[in-house]
Amino acid sequence: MLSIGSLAKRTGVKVPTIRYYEQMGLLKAAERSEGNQRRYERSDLERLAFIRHARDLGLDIPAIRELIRLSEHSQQPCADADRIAAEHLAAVREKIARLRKLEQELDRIVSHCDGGHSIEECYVIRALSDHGLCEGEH
Amino acid sequence: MLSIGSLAKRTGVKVPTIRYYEQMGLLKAAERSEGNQRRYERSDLERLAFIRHARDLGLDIPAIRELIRLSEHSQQPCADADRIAAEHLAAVREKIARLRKLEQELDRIVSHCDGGHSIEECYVIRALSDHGLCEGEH
DNA sequence: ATAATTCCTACAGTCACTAGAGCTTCAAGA
DNA sequence: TCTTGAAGCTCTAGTGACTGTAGGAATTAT
Repeated sequence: MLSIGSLAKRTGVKVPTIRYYEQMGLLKAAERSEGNQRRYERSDLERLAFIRHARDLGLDIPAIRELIRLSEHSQQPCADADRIAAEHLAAVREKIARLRKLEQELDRIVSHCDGGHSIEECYVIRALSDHGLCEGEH
Repeated sequence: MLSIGSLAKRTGVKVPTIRYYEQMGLLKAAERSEGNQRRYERSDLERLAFIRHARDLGLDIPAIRELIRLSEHSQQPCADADRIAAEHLAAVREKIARLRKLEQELDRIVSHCDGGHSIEECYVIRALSDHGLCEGEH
């Protein structure tokens, strides 16, 4: 049986975050010691590792909740789990695409300006003031 | 003189967002009509366009506040404005790099699984349960 | 004149935590 | 056994950049 602190150390998830996951229904309410402190077992450690891994991949809490639900029905088809992951992948790709446009635009603005002149002539400021100086839309 | 609604329409910034920018000190407190409604002039429209453009490029509010401050000292050198933009560009690039790693990992997980089998065998679920199945670190 | 629209302030909610206050329990050394 | 310090508990508020709502006042259109 692990205390919340040891569970935190072993998984790299901070103590308040573990309590938060319990509150959000990702971890089932832990058993308690006589003095009302949480006590965890191996299965909790595995589930927390699952959650952390999913969060590291950027999945949000409702998605993780759903994945946990699915993982408990081992005989069901896995199409739903697939769909969640695929949708998230698509969202990540969209974010990348948007950021790449930003990167281009910022790069263009920054490299027009070498910091050696006055604000009045500064391309950074001028580009922000005047959308017409932009190349793409954003 | 524009009402807050017309200013919103012309700039594409929502009415509550305009009030929020005023609260955050990006827009100076607007003049008021007899009945206490905000009235804007051309210069406010330009500043709001500046703010919106900067937000579209992903700059946060403190950065925008600083840029506005700088833009009001037209004789100062523009090194600070440059630095803000360059730092932001670097942050954007970092975000892209992180997302690309995620994309790779998610792609690998998703393409291992065609949705045609049971949860028990599902690569999505298994990959989340077992970090050992990952290629890179994240 | 009246009805429809827009405006006002102030406050709650979003997401995934994080930090703090004020108190209790636990583990280890003397 | 006692003490002390670390770790635990609950509850609340704060983060960033808005968005939404409630309840009421002002403005605009018919």
